[in-house]
Amino acid sequence: MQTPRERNRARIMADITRVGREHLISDGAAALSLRAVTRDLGMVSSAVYRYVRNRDELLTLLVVDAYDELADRVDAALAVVSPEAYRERFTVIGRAVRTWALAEPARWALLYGSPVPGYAAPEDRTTQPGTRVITRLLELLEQASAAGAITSQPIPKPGRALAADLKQIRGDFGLRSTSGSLLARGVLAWSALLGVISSELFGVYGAATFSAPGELFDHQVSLLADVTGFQR
Amino acid sequence: MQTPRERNRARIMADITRVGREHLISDGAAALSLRAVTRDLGMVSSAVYRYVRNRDELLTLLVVDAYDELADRVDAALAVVSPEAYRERFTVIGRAVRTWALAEPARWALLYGSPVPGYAAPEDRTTQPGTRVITRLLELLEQASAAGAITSQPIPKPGRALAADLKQIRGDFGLRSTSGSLLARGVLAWSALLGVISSELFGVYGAATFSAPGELFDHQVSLLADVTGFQR
DNA sequence: TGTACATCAGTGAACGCGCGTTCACTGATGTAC
DNA sequence: TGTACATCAGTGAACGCGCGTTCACTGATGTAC
Repeated sequence: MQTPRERNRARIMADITRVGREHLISDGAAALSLRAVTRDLGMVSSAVYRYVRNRDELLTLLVVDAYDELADRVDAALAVVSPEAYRERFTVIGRAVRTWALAEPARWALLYGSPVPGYAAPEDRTTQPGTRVITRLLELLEQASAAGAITSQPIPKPGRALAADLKQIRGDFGLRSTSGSLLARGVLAWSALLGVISSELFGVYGAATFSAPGELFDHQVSLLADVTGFQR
Repeated sequence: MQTPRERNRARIMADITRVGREHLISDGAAALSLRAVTRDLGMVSSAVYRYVRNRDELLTLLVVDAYDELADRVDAALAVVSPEAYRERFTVIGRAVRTWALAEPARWALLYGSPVPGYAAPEDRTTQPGTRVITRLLELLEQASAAGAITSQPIPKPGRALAADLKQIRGDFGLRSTSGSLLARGVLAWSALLGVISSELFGVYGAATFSAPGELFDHQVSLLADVTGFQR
C-alpha cells in the first residue's frame, strides 16, 4: 500500500536516525550537527529540512530511538526468565541496562547523562518510551509483592509529602500490592542503578581502580536486590 | 612578596575561572568557548593564551575548581557534626553533596555527568581534588568500623577479582578496620548517591512526579545508610 | 639611583573552519478527471 | 489510458554567525649592573 515515495521517505528517515546515532558517538549530543549528518547522507545541507523540522527534532528522534532500543533489550532479556524468578528478573533488568549502556555510551549519555544545553525533550514524545524500563521494574515489584516474595524491612517512614507522591504513583501505575515503602525502595534501586552504570561509564573511579567491573556490578546489583527486598 | 605583575596575573586567572564558571552554567561544557570568556573579560580574544594554553586547560581549571569547592562544602558540613555520630555524618555528606549539586548543576554535570567530547581530564591534576569527598566517606567507614558501629550484614560474597581490587583499595587508602564487604557497600553508596542526585538534577523522573524532592532524597540516603550498615 | 636590556601583557589582523536556517528554483512523482 | 495540475524531493547560493589558534607588533613592567 506504500507508494515508492513513501517507502523512500521511510528509508531516508531511518538513514537520518542511523547517521545521527553515529555522530552522537563521535561528537556527543551537544555538538550534533544537522549539516554533518546530511553531508554523510550525500545530500546537500538544506535537504534535511524536508525530513526534520530542525536540530532539536533530530535530537528527539535520537532520544526516542535510544529509549526504545534500551527497553527492547530489557524486554528481550526478561523474556527468557521465569516470571516467578523475581530476584533473577531484577538482576536481569540491571544487567541488560548495563550491557546496552556499555555498548552505546553516547546514547546512554543522551538519556541519562547531562542535559543537552538548549534542548528540552518534548514530554509528549519521550515520556512513553522513557518510562518503559522503569515500568517493567514496577511491574516486577508488584508481582513479587503479590506473591509474597518481598522481605519486609524496617525502613524509615516516609514524610507526608513523599507519602502522598508515592500514593499518586501507585495510582498512576495501577500498583495494588506494592506498598509505598516498597515503591520508594524500587525508586532508589533504579536511581542507584543509573548511578552505578554512569559511574562505570563516565569514569568516576578512574581507569585503574576496578579490574573486573562486571564483578563489581553484579555485586552491587545483588546488594540493591537486597535493599529492595527480593528474597535470595 | 608579590610584584604588581604577579598580583595582576593571579587576579586575571581568578577572573578567567569565574567567567568560565558562568559560561558553563549558560552553555554547558561542550560549548564552552575561550573566545567568549575572553570577550567577557574585556580582552581581545588572543589574550587568553597568555594565561591558559588552550581550551582543554580552561576545562581542567574548571574541573579542579569544582571538585575543590564541592569538597570544601562537604568538609564544612562535617566540621559541625560529632565525629562519633557516624550515621549522621553519612547523611551530612549526602546532603552537602546534593545541596552543592542543586546550586551548581552545570558544574555537577561537568564532574559527574557525561564526559565532554574530545576532552580527557589529566589525571595528575584532577585525581587529588576528585577523590577528596570519597576519601571522607572511606575515613568515615573506617572510623565507624573501628568503633564497632557498623552492622554486619549477610551480603553476597565478592568474586575473586573484585576481592583483589577491594584489597588493593584498602591498602591504598590505609583502611585497616574496613572489611572488603564494607568497602564494597561504601562504593555502592557513593555510586548510588551520584545516581540519586543526577536523577533529580537531570530530570529522570519528570517534573511532576515528586513534589518534595528533599524528602525523597533524605529517605533514600537513609536507606543507603542502612545498606552500608550504619546503625540507627 | 639611573640606565640598558629582557621579559611580559595585551593588540589587532588573519587563517581556515563549521554551523543553522531560508529561499527561489528544477525536475520527478502522484492524483483527479 | 492519457493528460493537466498539484505536490514533493533535492539543489545551490546565500545570510550572518562563532570558533580555536597563530603571529608580528607595541608599550609597560621588572631586573642586573
